[in-house]
Amino acid sequence: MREEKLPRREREKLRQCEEILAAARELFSERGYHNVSMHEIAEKAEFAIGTLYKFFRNKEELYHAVVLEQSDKFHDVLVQAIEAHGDEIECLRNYVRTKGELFSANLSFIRLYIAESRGASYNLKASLNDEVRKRYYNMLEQLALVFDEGIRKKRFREIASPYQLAVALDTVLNAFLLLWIDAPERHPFPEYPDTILDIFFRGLLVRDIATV
Amino acid sequence: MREEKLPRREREKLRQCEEILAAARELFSERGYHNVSMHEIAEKAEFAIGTLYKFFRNKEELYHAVVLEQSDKFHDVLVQAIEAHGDEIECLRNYVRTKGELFSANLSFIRLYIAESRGASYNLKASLNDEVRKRYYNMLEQLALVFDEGIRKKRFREIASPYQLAVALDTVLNAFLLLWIDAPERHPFPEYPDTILDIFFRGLLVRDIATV
Amino acid sequence: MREEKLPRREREKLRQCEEILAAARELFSERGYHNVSMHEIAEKAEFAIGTLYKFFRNKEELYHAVVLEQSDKFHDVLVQAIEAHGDEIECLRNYVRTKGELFSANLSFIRLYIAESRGASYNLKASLNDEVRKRYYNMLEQLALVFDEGIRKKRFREIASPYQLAVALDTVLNAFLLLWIDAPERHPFPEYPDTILDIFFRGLLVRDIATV
Amino acid sequence: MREEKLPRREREKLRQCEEILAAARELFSERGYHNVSMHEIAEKAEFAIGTLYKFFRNKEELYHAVVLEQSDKFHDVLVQAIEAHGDEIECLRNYVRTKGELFSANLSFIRLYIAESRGASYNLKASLNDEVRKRYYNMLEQLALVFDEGIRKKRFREIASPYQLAVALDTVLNAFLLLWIDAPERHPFPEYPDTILDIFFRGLLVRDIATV
DNA sequence: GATGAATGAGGTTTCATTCAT
DNA sequence: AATGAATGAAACCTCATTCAT
Repeated sequence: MREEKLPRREREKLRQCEEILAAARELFSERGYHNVSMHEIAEKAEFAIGTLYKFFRNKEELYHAVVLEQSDKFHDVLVQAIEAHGDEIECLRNYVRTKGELFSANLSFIRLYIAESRGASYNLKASLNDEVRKRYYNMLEQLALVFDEGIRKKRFREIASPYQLAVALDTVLNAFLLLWIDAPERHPFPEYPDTILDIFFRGLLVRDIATV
Repeated sequence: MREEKLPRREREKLRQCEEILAAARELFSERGYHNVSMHEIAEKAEFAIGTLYKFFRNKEELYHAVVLEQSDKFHDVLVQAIEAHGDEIECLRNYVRTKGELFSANLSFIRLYIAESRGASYNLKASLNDEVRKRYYNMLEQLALVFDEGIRKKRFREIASPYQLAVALDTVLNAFLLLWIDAPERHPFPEYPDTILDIFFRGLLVRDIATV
Repeated sequence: MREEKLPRREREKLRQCEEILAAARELFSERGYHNVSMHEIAEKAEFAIGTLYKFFRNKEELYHAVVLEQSDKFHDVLVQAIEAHGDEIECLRNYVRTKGELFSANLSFIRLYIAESRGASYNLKASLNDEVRKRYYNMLEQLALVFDEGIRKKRFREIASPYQLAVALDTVLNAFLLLWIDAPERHPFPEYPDTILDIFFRGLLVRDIATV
Repeated sequence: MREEKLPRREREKLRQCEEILAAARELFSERGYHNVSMHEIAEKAEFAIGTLYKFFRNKEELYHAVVLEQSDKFHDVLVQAIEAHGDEIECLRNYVRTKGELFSANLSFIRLYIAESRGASYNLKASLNDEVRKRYYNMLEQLALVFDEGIRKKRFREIASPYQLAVALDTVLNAFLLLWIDAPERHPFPEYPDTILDIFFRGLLVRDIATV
């Protein structure tokens, strides 16, 4: 819709940029920043190396763009999922389900995503790294608002600060999703969302879990 | 004691190897695998580059040895902490406390540790990576045994499988420790262990938390 | 006048060519052949890169055209200055004054000019380089004619061959002008022309300098 | 003598460094800074590229070292020639002769030398360039001292400031030497020194040239 | 046994030039 | 005719690894 209004050249450029990002995303996801060369990315994207440098000043910026683009996408979807419902439990349930879907739809990227968003990477200089993690922290704060609201409404016990609860939920979810990626047969996915919620809700809820 | 029984030459070699590992550990911890050169490690360890290659076939093996050595140390301590007491809650409490101490005593290394043990790294080839993660999985299984025992004794509700509970506990602990490292003033450490236990125990315990 | 007789298209082309040359001249003068890219020239000239290649087969030819155009201009003016008067001393005086004016009106270009005309450059292949230097040599020969005439008229002593005298005069002039460019406050320009003439005439003139 | 006292390793290093400099000097002299690649220099010096970078941080530093080494050599010899004699005319005669010998013994380098010392080059960043030119200016000042002394002793007329006279003498000498390099048959060398001195002395000397 | 100088493959990046639009 | 996106050769430089001493 919106894209059709752009001049043809602009659309073409956008498409190319996305193809480069896609090729880079796949390779970086598979092998990490340092084990992928610009030459390989160019080859996979079916462009000349020089073309990559028309779009991205250098390798680090390309990597940054890959991670940021995907982080933005993730966080937009997740924040929307968190905000979607008025009911706090429903929000959390929604968050867990959405993140599960997101991950299963972006399988190859999530190792990179977790590494970069949690800071367990040495690939970007501090300033770019911060930019990536800001998204993540922002999302966590949205999640914390849900816990906050639930606590104020006395639906959740104040086991910990809302932010701590958000970190805890998200991190357990990540761990379970990683388990699943590494050994899908031993750690099947579909049952996890509820498992995670159970772990939290049993302790969180003021009323008995049965009422949920 | 044991070392004194070794011939002098052997002891000397062991000491050298440890110095190299120490230098490599510091540098890898600070800057990651790819941003450290063998030259720098040799310089820091005050050995010739060639000497490094006497002990380690190549850079990857040195890195592997660094990570494995530290993983072994961590897991030995943690497994001991888990096994130390008969009481399940005490075991978990002990585990949390011990891991906290371990991390605060090895601050610089833990980013690397988490990245490698959780698989969010692209530095080692699969076979070596597996070796590192085996330690971690083994430790998780020890932790799972505690949950298993607790469930069988009906002290814990069977919210999830013992292994899942172990992963959840460990991962939340890691997350909180990372928060603390990144912003110690905003996320002070000492209160966390109990926060984490609360999150779990409130939901886990069959009897009320007050009785713990 | 002459240009108006050309068809509009031709005049347009000529104007474009001159704009490209002007942009190239400025950039080459500032930074030298190898530190300027065709892209920059195109940008400064406000033309597409492709347009540059319509007028000049490649970068070297553009550079050559820049240097040749300016050399031609310089040498036309200088040769005219040399020829202008019948009196030999007046010719030389005129030459010195004109070259001084020429340089101060083309400040940025003269480093390039001196480098190329004296052969202290590695930017052009031999054949093109020769073309540039031919202008310079030709001008020197015009200058030599003045000395020759002066010697034949017994106004100048035959200290050296006319050509040598021409080279000497020109080269000292260049050196003084360069001094002036590098440090105008320490080596002010206006007094130089006469200084240079003094150096030469005191030795050259058969009669005493006082009579000049 | 002094070198034999150095440890063998040091001597070896020095020799290698000199071989690299020699190869670089030849190539840079022939083709200039930008038309020579590190690969070519390595090949000519019969070292691996990496070895070049053990001695010189980057290409610019290697070039700088080439130019500076040679400039130092030139200026040491020239300054010594200038200082050698008490008699001013003998000093100048000596300077001209020595520079002639220097140039004919370093034929290939002198285009580079003139370009760099006179500032008609765009190859070095300002700070390095200054270092090279400082040598040249220092030498000119030594030469100026001779003119100064001669003027004070009333042997030379005060045609111009001592520094200007130094610049003039040196620059004419350079020009004649360049003529000779480009066309040795048309501009044979040996007669030049005296020609140049004649040009100067006829004007400079208070007494008649015949007495010199 | 220890050393570290030497190696050179392979990385990132630039930029003169082409050619489809 | 003018454009400028695309190209890719070739430049500089790093660093894991070897091997003569």
